[in-house]
Formats: sequence, C-alpha cells, structure tokens
Amino acid sequence: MKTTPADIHILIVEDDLASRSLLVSYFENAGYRVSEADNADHLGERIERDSVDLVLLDISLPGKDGLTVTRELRANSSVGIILVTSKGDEIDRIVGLELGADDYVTKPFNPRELLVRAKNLLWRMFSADTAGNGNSNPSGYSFEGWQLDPHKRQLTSPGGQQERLPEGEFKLLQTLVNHPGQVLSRDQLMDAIHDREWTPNDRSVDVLIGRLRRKLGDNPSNPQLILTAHGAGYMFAGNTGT
Amino acid sequence: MKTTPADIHILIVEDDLASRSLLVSYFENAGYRVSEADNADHLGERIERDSVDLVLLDISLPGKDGLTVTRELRANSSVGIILVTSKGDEIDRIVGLELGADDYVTKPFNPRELLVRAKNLLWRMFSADTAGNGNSNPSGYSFEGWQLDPHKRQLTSPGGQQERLPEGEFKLLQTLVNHPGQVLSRDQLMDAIHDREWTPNDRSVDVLIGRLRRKLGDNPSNPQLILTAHGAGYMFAGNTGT
DNA sequence: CCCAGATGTAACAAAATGTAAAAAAGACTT
DNA sequence: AAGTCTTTTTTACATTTTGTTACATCTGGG
Repeated sequence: MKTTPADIHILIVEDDLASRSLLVSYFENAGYRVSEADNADHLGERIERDSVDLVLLDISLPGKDGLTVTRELRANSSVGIILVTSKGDEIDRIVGLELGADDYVTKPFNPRELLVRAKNLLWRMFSADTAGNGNSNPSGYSFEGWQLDPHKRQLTSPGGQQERLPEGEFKLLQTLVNHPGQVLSRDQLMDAIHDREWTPNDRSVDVLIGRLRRKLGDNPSNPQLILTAHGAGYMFAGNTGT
Repeated sequence: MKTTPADIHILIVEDDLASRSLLVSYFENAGYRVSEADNADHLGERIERDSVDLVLLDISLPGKDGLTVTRELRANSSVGIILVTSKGDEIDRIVGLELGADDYVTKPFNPRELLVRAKNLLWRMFSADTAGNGNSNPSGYSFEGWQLDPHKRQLTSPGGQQERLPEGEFKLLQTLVNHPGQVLSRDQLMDAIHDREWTPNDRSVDVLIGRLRRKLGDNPSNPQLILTAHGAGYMFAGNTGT
C-alpha cells in the first residue's frame, strides 16, 4: 500500500500555464510525484503507462470536452479524478460526478482546499483497496479493546459503551492510531486534523489530546495509550489490532 | 461507436418557433448534427430514414399528445428520447418515463442543462452497447432497508411506509447516498440541489439536512446515516445496496 | 535544588450546527 | 386574479464543538 506522498503520482491536466504551474509546485511541495499535461490527448495511455494515481482535470480544456474525457477515463480505469471547474459550470460539475469523477473544486479555488480534497480522495481510494486483507481496517481500528469506527466516527470502549467523537478528536485519534510507535509533531497533527499550520502558541492540539485521554481513561501522568514526547509531540503506544 | 458530436444526429420536435430556434442553435454550436420539426407527424419514419440518435420532444404538441408519441416511438425504436415538459406536468413526466422516455427537462430550462443531459444520455446509450450495465440506477437507491425511487421521488421506509419527498430534500438525499463515506461541503450540496452558490450565512442546507434526518429517524445528536463533519459539511454513512 | 520552557487542563470565548417558527416564494385551484 | 397549499428560505435562539487564555504542574539541564 502506498503510504507516503512520494509513492503517489499525480497528473495535472490544465491548459493555462500559470494555473498549472501553481498546482504543480503546490503538490510538489506537499511531497507528491507530479506530472503535467496541457491537453487530454492520450490521457488514458499515459495514466496506465506512468501508473498515475490521481488526475486533476480542468474541465474546460480546448479541444476535447472535459466531461467526455472523464467518462472515457472512468470507462477504462479506476484512477482518482478531481475536476477543476469554472464558476458557471454547475451542471457540468454535477454531471461530472455522475459520470464518475470523484470530486471537484471550483475556480478560483484555494490550493489548500484542493490539497485537502486530494488527500481525502487518496485516503478513500487506498483504504478501500486494502479493506479486505486484514492488514488495514476491515471494520475500523482497534487497540487494547477499544474500537474506532471510521465510517460512523464512533468510539467503542472495551466495555462496549459507544460514544460519538467530534470531528477533530476523531481525526486526531485516527492519525495517532495510524502511526503507532511514531512520534508525531504538533505540526503534523494539526495538518491531519485541520488544514491549518501550527503556530508556536497554539495549544489546541494539547487540548484535544487532553480530551481524548479523558475519554480513553488514560491517566495523563502515566499514560498508556497517548504518550507525550516532551519537546517533540505525541505518540500512540497502544497495541493495534487487539 | 460514435464518439464525436458531428456523428450524432439530434431531432428537435417543438412547435414554438422561438424555443425551437434556441435549441437548434444551441446544439449546433455544440457541434451536433441537428434537424427540426414542428409537429410529430411521420416521426417514426423520419427517425429511421435519417438515422436520428436522439429526439428532444416537447410534450405539449398541438395535435398529437406527446405521451402517445413517446409510446409509439419506443415501440419501434431505441432512439434516445428526452421530454421537454412544462412546470406543472409532474404526472406527465412520470408517466413519460414509464412509457419509455430516457430523461426529461422542465420548462423553462437552462439550455446548458439540456445539453448536459443530452450528452449524458448519449453516453449511456453508446456505452450500454459495450459495457452492458453503465452505472445507471434501474430501480433507484437503497440503503439500510430504505429505498429511494428517483422517478417518483418516493422514499420507502424499512417498514414499507412510503412518503413523497420534496424536490430539494430528494436531491440532497440522492447526492449524499451517491457519495457514501465522502464529506460533501455545503457548497457542493447547494450545487446539487439548485444551481446556486452557497454564501456564508446560508442555512438552508442545514435545515434540509434536519428535515431529512427527521424523516429518516436519524437522531441528530447521534446520527447513523447523515453525519456532520464540523467545519466541513455532511457525510452519508449508511450501507448502500442493502 | 532552582529555573526556563513545555505540558495539562479548567474556564472562558468564539464559531458552527440544530431546529422551530415566521416569512417568502411558487404552484395549483377556483 | 385571489386564495390555499406546498416548499423553500430566513431568522432567531439553543446547543455543540472548537479555539484561547491563564495558571498549575511537570521536565530536564545546570
């Protein structure tokens, strides 16, 4: 399974040079492997040959219609497709989704938003892949008798008590559990929870950690599940899969 | 297989000259081969002779009733049929689909919408040859024992109780169910419900979500079907196809 | 042991969401 | 055209979730 951005290949199809460069550098900065194209010719072959995982497709390409391209791609491939549409193309966007695109953003878009959508989509794609093999999350995460259902965002205690986690706490816990034994910096955690950078005086991660610890019954002065790495961040120390 | 617009022949049957001209020029601009008629006489012969692929049929023609025409056409031909109905003709619309029309638009319609629906239909027609199934939804959507009939916009509970959903609620639910596990922003949902943008103080999506939740018996403080992604949007969490 | 900086957390502040009810907008009927 | 019914949108306020602040506590290095 592809776990790091560097394993993931993103193809940006956009005719306008400025927009394209912006996207390319943005995704490169995020660590992805990025290719570009200014038209949709031979897109299918290219995707297959270069094993592209995700296509960002400008819907208003000169020549070929973006919707047509979408359906052609989807007919032969399960590559991720995110459409980039203009403000007035509401109907194209909706039909685009019906034709098999996975998501869309509207121009002018916030690159950050696009990055988040891309991440979400990649996560959905790869977690769906591995859903059956036991290596990943057949029906969620489990650790030390606890269970976390990512579908319904619910936490079940060893005693069977269920609780719905707020969005932020859920994502934080999910991120931690996904990287057991690894110290995650506040910056990394912030990135996973929201789409925001961490600034030196931001204590919101700490507060969320505290709330999670309480819900997990984890005594902060002797935590068993979420350990503090002083000066570095936090680390999940539970045994996953139990 | 016909892949370019120029290969495709569209016949527009509409008695009002202004509407007809509008449609003709719109589809010609999109690159299709277009013919026109102001009545439904000899429609079947004409379709066969000129190898028409798609008919846009105004349902309220003088003389022959559009529904009758639909039935006659469908009896002898697999030509694509898109009905153009007036606002109030809900019954006609439903009956039309049951008689074999492939899709409909409601007057006054956005020409762009009609074009997109036409593209969509043509794609379904030509890919049905090869693929066999398409991703069309023969008998609607189903999830967790609920059923949603897109033609009648009817929601059937696991217990068998039926209810007709208003347009907005229906589209919202349909969109959610079509993207299970994916967080959809208010902006996206707004797109799907109307062709409108979402503005920061617009709460109409939230209100619709609330109504749907009530109809689905989904407790908002512990929802199982429509989950809130705080700061992001909503997500459908039911199991589809059950 | 003392100190500076880092962390834990309660309490408060701000923002987002849930929802009833009123208002507005359509659609249909007479 | 006026009135009625349905649906949608807005408004207002309760509630929930998130973010900030302040201060207590802890950590690790002199």
